[in-house]
Amino acid sequence: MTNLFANLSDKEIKKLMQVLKANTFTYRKDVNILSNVNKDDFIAIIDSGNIQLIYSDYNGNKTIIEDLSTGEIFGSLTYSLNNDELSCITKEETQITYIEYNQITNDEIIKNDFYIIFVKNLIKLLSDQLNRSNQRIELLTQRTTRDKLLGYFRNQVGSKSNKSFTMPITYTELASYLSVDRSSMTREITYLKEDGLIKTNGRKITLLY
Amino acid sequence: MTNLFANLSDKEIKKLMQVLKANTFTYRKDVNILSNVNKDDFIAIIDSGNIQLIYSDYNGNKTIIEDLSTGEIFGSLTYSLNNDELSCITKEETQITYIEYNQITNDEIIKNDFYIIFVKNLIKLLSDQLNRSNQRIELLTQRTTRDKLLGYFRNQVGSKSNKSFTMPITYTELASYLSVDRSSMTREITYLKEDGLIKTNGRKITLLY
DNA sequence: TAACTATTGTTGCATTTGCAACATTTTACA
DNA sequence: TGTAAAATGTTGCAAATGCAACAATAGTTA
Repeated sequence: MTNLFANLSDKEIKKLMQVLKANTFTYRKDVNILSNVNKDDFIAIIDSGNIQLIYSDYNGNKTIIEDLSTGEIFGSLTYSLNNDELSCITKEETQITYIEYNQITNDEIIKNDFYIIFVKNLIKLLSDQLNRSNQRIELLTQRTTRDKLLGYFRNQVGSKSNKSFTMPITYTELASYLSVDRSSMTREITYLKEDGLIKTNGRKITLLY
Repeated sequence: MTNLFANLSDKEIKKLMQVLKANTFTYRKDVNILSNVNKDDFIAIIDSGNIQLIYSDYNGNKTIIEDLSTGEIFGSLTYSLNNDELSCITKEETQITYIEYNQITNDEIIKNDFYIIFVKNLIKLLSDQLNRSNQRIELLTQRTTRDKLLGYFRNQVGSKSNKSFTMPITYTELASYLSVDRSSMTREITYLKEDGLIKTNGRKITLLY
């Protein structure tokens, strides 16, 4: 896992947090944290716990945009939050550290020689998020539910030789991630099995081709 | 437009390019440039011209992932290029500068006081790309062609009071961007007009609600 | 452990959409 | 400027999908 504080000592992290004027808050489960946050440019780092960014469209349909856990970041750097349709819900007790965007290049911080490590970590995190978003776009642009599913399965299997993996999310969440109707998706999975393309055992899936 | 070299003088840019060991190439129109590039971690900056990142899926369907022009960046930082299904086509004569990812934090560069500006520009560019990708995901997760179109139209109108805008791309490209069949999209636009939700004049569109 | 909640599975049906196959108009460029 | 290429518009039809309304499990928590 990439982490904003990777390759930094505890001492350096402490110094960094101080210079960045970072604030840390702890939230209970099932809290909408964005309602409490001013929506200026900020970076939020998940110190521990798990949150979901949820988009509610004009029709009230909800889509999970991102499921984020320890070490990952969100905020205006990653998502335009200036729209009321976005909420951010804690899925368990979660600790979050906020940094104002402008602070990441303040006069004091750049005097520290470990600053370069911090910058590199931040760039890597943004890059990882971007790669994830783009990978999801690849799936969402598939024309059929079948192709979305197979694309997702192939991504999960990657270059593994056994062509087998266990889904890290529920089928319900997968339907949301691929933006298809859950029952239609289940139907399509049945067809995939009938056609001998996959084999499933609960959330364990094996590609047969 | 954000630019990797914004707020830097020509002299500083020159120095930066040198320290970053940047390489510049010029390509003719309609060239697949990724075929020439080693696929290690790099950042490509479009100095001038216009390129499209095109994804070809298992079935041979092509999707325009990104349409990039002067000042914008691409590369492994923004997109996993280690897959053969992605091509990068110049849409006109295009000049591109390549920087190896590891060079952006090399020992020499960090001695320059303008380095911080460069870093901030890079972070801003990545952030902008990420916001664009996430905005597209919002549209792609809409269930119907109608909702995708209205979402796109609303994004374009933004907070403008006259609720009117001229499409920056063709209808054909819009269909690709929203990942819907072009003819079905045209049909839906007709319905939108019949229902009195929009008015069109060529690529000029006005929201009527 | 009982009770509740979330997840998964199934199916009929109406609607939306992709696809194919055109005609027409606009744009690019030799 | 003439011609080829690209973009736009239209329509019938088959297929895919969303939606609704369930039943059956699995998982969670008081």
